[in-house]
Amino acid sequence: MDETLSPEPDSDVSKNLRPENQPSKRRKVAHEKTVVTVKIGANVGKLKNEGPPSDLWSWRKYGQKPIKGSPYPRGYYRCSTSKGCSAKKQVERSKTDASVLIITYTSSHNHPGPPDVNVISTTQQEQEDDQKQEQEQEQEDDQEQEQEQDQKQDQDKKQDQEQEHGKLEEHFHYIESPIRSSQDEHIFTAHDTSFGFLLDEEQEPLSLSYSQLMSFSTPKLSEENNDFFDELEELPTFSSFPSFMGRTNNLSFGIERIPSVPS
DNA sequence: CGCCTTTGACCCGCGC
DNA sequence: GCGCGGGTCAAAGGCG
Repeated sequence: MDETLSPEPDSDVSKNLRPENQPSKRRKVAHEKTVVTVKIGANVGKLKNEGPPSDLWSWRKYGQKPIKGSPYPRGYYRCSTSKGCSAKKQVERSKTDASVLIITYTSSHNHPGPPDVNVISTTQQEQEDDQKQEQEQEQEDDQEQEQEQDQKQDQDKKQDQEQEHGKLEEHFHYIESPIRSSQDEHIFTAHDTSFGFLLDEEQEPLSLSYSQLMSFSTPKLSEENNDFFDELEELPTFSSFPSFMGRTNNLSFGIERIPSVPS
């Protein structure tokens, strides 16, 4: 699996469109795919705008298409933080649960880390090292995660989960809405099997700090989020969301990272 | 001025 | 071979 970015035969590629550069990296992308399920404020009633957990990276929307079987369209975003970055993500709403956002990350960033990630800056080194010998320190990661949590008032709960998923937490953080008291609302369904696998493939230390990202949403993101929902679905109610986007204080959604290998 | 969003068209892979 | 669905590009417009 390596970086099979251009597995295409190239014949059809050079036929017409696609002037020169890698034309077809579109279909059959055999990269690692990370699916993040974001549960949006179920507790806040039915607010529909919680921000899609965009990392601190800047994402540029390059397309949107209606998906068969889903009343909501799917948005295609590309990382604009770095020019050569091939990181992409798809954001769509769950057809069954309008409160669930499904974000699929494809490829990884070619650049260091998001600009705002002050947290990462410190841990980044460790993380980098980590990926080399990951599987070794899971507890450390755990701790870091907690720190990142702006609203770690729920630590108790989180810890519990962490312990359960321990290893998984290594690279994937499941954030559960602290406010949400519905045990049934748990969103994360981790599959360690895939994780282990994915972990090995995953070379982006940043992915590690997903929770941080969530906590540190950039101003831009907020807009994106807002807009995103607005257009993604024309849900009636859309009053005004607190200010979770601006601050991230009210993060009230859970995210589930499900790395899936194309295999 | 630069960046991002929006929208339509185009292309590709897959299934029938 | 055709059609469907999905993914990407490019141009135009808008906003900060």
